[in-house]
Amino acid sequence: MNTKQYCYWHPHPAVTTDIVLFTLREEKLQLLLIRRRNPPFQGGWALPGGFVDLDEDIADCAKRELEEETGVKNVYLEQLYTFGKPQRDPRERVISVAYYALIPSDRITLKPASDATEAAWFAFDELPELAFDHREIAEKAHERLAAKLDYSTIAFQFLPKQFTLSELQNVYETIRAEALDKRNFRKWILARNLIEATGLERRNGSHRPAQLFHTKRPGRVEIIR
Amino acid sequence: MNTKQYCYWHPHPAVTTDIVLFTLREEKLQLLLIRRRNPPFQGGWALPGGFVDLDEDIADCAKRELEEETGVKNVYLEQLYTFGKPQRDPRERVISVAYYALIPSDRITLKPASDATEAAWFAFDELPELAFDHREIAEKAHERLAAKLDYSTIAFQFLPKQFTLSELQNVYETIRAEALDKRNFRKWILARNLIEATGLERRNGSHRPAQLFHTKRPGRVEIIR
DNA sequence: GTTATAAGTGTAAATAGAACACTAACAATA
DNA sequence: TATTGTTAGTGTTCTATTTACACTTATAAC
Repeated sequence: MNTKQYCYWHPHPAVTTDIVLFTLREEKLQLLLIRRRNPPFQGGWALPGGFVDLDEDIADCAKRELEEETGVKNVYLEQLYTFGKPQRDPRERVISVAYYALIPSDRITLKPASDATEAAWFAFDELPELAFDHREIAEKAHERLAAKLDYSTIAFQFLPKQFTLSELQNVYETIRAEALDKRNFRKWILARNLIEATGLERRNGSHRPAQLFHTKRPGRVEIIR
Repeated sequence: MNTKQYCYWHPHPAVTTDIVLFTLREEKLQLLLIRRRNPPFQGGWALPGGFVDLDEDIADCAKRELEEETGVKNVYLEQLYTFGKPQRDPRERVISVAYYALIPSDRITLKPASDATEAAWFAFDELPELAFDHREIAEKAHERLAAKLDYSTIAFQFLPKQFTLSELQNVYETIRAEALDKRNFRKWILARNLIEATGLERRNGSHRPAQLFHTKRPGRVEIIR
């Protein structure tokens, strides 16, 4: 097939999704980048993503690209913003619907993707140079994430089904980059009535074991306040 | 020009913007609809909007379409969400980047647009049937708007440069569809340090005249709290 | 001057948020 | 088995914010 196949009366931009996949590793907020195998920015780091198929919902495209390029599936995914400056891609006009996704720290095993793309985690505050306007996208995702911590139950998306209060507090502290008072944090989160003790505890070292909690409505991200 | 001019190696969706233009009229939250002159949904009501030009920023497209179809310009405009279900337009795959816009009640004179499109204001809670998924878009815009009242200075975008505290309170009450206590509202807004009295007052009927206020940073929408 | 109408004003009680330091339980090891 | 190091766990006081609540003031119309 050697001719340009898809023709329209009016010019059409290309539409892609780009995904900012966050996790918490090594006490840091990290995000996943893939190494570009083709120009432009060949060899550089970029957000995972790709072109939207004609019969494919945009969110499905984001899920598919994420799985194809990183092996990651079943994560919390939310539309972030649509980036469409005319020159953001040097090849042609490309409008990108950006999503952000969160994955619990116990599921970050990257099965190298089917097409053997190189993928790696980077600390959010030590990102390398990124292709296209991907830094802007990553920053906007971080902003949204930090804001949503306050008024939604999004923090649980970073944790396994069962977690300790210290781990939960750590999610808030890491993303907001500030220390919180332990007693006040516990009072606050327990008053929200979102989590309950499982009765189990975790022995983790040479110190007092921690109670394990779980969310009352697992999997849901809800607006609180 | 009779042949399909724009050809690509891969299929491209069409990209449009749709704009939810809100105002307050007659004590109600209203939005602007235009009557469609072409199929599909010919003769039906729809949000203003149209196709993104290849060299045009998406927000610029929203501004242009709004002005072309309604004569309205220089309004507060914010990207809302991107809608792209594969079947949302029966003609071809169309991905729409939705915006919402706010216009003060003293500027809602609709100069009938250049292309003589019929446009009209409708109360948000008495909308007619809308074309495509435009009802979903309108509802999402209303949600965002109501949420932003709480934590931003967006309410001022509905008011003229000078306004009374009762008018400002009315913005909050109308959009949130609930009554607020007058004393508490005034305490709250004045404590935010966003507005100041101009020293002028408005005589408006057979009752005590109201002080006129203005915002300290006109034109800006800021996050407060 | 009486009336109708919207503007304007304060206080007390309840709730939420911030500051702050010690005890409890365990594992390792001396 | 006593000691040490480490993280988990817990209350109270003070301050700020939010809520509930009713009367007086200034004007225009009559």
